[in-house]
Amino acid sequence: MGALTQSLGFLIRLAQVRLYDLFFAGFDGVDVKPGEITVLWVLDLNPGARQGAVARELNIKPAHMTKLVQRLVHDGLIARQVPPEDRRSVLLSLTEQGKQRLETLRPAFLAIQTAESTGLSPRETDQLRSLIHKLAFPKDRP
Amino acid sequence: MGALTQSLGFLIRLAQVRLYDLFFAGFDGVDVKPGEITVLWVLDLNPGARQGAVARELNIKPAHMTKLVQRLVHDGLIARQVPPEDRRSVLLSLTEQGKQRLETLRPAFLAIQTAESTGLSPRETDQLRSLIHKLAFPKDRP
DNA sequence: CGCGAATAGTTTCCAAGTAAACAGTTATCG
DNA sequence: CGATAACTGTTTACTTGGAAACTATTCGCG
Repeated sequence: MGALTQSLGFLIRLAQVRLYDLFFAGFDGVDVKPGEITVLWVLDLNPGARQGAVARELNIKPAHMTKLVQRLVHDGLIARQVPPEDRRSVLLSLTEQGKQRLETLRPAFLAIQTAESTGLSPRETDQLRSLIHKLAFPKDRP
Repeated sequence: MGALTQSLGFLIRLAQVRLYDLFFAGFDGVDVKPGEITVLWVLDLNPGARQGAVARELNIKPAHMTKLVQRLVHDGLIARQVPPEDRRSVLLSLTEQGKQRLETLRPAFLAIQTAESTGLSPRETDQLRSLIHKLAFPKDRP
């Protein structure tokens, strides 16, 4: 296919499709989406984080983040809180149910990480992570 | 962010967003989409290819391919032809206008390929391509 | 103070992409 | 031959994700 198979953009897209399939295969039957679990994951590590900060961290656009949060709140997994010191912002945290949910999902999520590197040696996996990182943040300041 | 930043799926997503931005920056002003130019590219190399074959090659799902083809036909860039020997299938080829369009876009498209590897040495770029390929096709038969 | 600029999140509207059901055509096999 | 299965692409209805315009709040600076 000529220059196409050399195109990082094209290759990344192919890889992304595969990893996406892996994700859903790993959560067979369970109704989770990548965006949801990553938000739960981040909130577990950073309780009370601001909605915008979480969105930036995960590269989720504000408009989409609003919807994601609405769904998670509706499902009872996270709670919103508007702090008095800045009433524009929204702080997010896991509910008890959200924590339980995350613990239920964690093993499968970690298993997926492992499955992702099938066919790659541990050394190659590290290399790949490092190179993708360079690709995503070319001028990252240390 | 814990295991998240180690997740290939997450990293790939970040990289994909950056390359997507690069793509549109490279075609500043021009109204092209990645799917469109890749189809034109493939049809230039394989005139008269079957619609389904092109879709498989580019990892585009049939339903989406139908829309893509409809738009490209509507724009006068490609032509559909139903061969008598298998009237279920559709053969695609570039129109003159499509060829011209591709030639107009080609320089910018190639420039984007170059820009993608900013921050990576040629050696690293090759390595990355190879590793992503392994990631996307873990059990690729030779 | 108070008014314009910046910030945080939301709403509205739209594009990309998919799954599932569908229609038409060809292959298969008794 | 004729019924059934398999294949090719399309349609419909939906989900994901985003850009742009909007609301509410806070900041900055005279």
